[in-house]
Amino acid sequence: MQSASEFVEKHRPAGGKRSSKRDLIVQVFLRQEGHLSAEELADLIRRTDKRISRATVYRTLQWMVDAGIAGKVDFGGGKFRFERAYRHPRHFHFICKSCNQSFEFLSSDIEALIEEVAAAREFAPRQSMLQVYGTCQWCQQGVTPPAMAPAELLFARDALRIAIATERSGREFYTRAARLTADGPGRRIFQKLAGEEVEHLRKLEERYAELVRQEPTLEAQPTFLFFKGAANGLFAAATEELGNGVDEGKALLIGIRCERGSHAFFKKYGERFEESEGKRIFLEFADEEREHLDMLLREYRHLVARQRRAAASTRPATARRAKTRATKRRRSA
Amino acid sequence: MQSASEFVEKHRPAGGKRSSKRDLIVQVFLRQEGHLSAEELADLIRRTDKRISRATVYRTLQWMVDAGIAGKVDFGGGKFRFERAYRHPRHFHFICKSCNQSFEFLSSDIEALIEEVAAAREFAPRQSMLQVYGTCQWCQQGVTPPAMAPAELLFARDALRIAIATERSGREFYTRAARLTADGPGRRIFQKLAGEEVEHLRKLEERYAELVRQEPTLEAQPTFLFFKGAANGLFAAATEELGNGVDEGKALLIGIRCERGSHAFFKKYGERFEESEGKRIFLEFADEEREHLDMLLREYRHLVARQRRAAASTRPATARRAKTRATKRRRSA
DNA sequence: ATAGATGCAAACCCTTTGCACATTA
DNA sequence: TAATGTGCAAAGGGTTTGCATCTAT
Repeated sequence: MQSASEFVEKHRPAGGKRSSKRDLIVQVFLRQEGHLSAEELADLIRRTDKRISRATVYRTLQWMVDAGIAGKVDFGGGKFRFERAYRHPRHFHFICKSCNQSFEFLSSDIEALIEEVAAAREFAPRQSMLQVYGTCQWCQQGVTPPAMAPAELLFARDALRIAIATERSGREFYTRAARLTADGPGRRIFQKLAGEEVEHLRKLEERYAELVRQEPTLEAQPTFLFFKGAANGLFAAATEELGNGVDEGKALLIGIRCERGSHAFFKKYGERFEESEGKRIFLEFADEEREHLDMLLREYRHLVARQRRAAASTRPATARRAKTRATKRRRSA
Repeated sequence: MQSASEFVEKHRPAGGKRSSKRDLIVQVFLRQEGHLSAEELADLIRRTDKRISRATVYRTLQWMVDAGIAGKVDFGGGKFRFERAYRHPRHFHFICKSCNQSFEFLSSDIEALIEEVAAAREFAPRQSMLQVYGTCQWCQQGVTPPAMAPAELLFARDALRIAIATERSGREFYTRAARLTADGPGRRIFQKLAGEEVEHLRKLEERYAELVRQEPTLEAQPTFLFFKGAANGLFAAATEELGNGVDEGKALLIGIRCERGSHAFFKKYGERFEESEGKRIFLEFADEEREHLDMLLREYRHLVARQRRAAASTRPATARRAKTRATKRRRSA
């Protein structure tokens, strides 16, 4: 986990000079969670140092945007607000025309669609802005909006929730597969994987609890990360597919399909997100799914080899001898 | 098809006075296809009447936006441009940072996702703005972008393309169903529907050709309306499902499912679009699918009734008599 | 007659810039 | 010392507004 100053150092462009005033502005800016207008930031700065001019604040903001430390958000009406990029996943905005507050969300589904459309139109996208104007739930009810947790935490929370849901349905799948298949190496793999899922689940839930401990209001806050295509549906469908009885090979193949899909899913989106706890959760989870996938693949290859041997031993003698010779040749190659 | 002035009259707010200057500004504005800045519009106006002040242009633009005659698009950097709402479906923008041109598209999938997310966050959306910044294909290739056809025509073109694709796969389905089912009332319905699809298809293709005649560059222009969930996939899958032989009842049920899905699809999105040729295409198509659906449902009910009678005629005499009495009672009610 | 529309110019708002001065490498 | 950053005030640009004057109902 990198600190704010490490983050700034990583982004500081080469060839510039340091200045205490710019440092102060950057530092104050990065302490803020939400969206700041230039004016608001200037006010904050003046509390510490009254001699910093508006122009410097604007220039520093521009500098931060160029360096990738800050994002400039167009709030319409020619008004801009700035938000830190540090520990702040990219996102879209709901903007309430009644209270003028903005609420952040991210939909990977929408992002994916934007990329598809851009590809179809041969447009090279660099940045997308989605603003939904309307009325927030609090203005609809006539109450004042509560304080929002930082988007970074909400993002991590939602990444964990997705991972946990996937893990849960994976556990169901393997438990069921172990129950339904005949005793043998396949069943032992399912039992092992079911056990691993239980263990991973424990770890993820602990991590989730830790996050909530850090920010107790987190659980009640609205969803930040929307993800219809989240991979947990895969295992749920697969569990159905097991039915009331299934042979080892079929169950292995179903598991392979799920783990492959799940791995691809978490890898793809994990890589897309910018550096954050949420990204890490996705990528670590992708790795786990990869390991499961490898285990299943290995087991499936063993199974096929066993079946081939079994088939060979029941064939007529001549065929069996030919087969054995062919196998030997292949092995020596 | 309503004219520009009918459109204005429909939107003109009550209680205002007419003025020749405002009328002129509105008229000139509605003649334009693309996005105009206030300044550009003022220039256009001054060619006709040099005595119209900038303020009036701004005030009239504001008036048009309030009345729903014009849309105000935030092009970033505090710059606004205006686009007519008349014959201009809502849309999102690609904005090329190199040539500063904008390119319009619409993705109903993205719109649907936005609605879903808004509902989940209990946000009442009124308007969404999606801008994708980057580089257009022409700037990437170092050539100047060609002239774009009006979005309205592109929208109609794409709506027709979707309808035609659906019609085509519907035709495949019914042709196949007619071939695979035994001779009888069911087969005759399939033949009839296949014939109707052929006829509708001809009409749609003629309408498409007419559109292209009106604007010959239309065919080569990029996609405007993106629609992953377009209903044509339904019939394609259904045709597969027919396999190499299927009984009448099953085929009817599959057809019912498809027509129901297709009807719901075109109805849902057609209702969502604003007044336009594209909207009309969707809604008319929805109606056709509805009629097909009704035909299939009717036929299915007859089939069930026939089967019930057939089953009854093989039952023991007492049961048959009871059944017949029940049927008579129902009929006399 | 009177509410509403217009022209003009000034005001507005947020942002950028020119220039002299101050800091940093 | 040469390059870069800062303060001040002024300019910028797109937009809105106050007010006297018109004009349609």
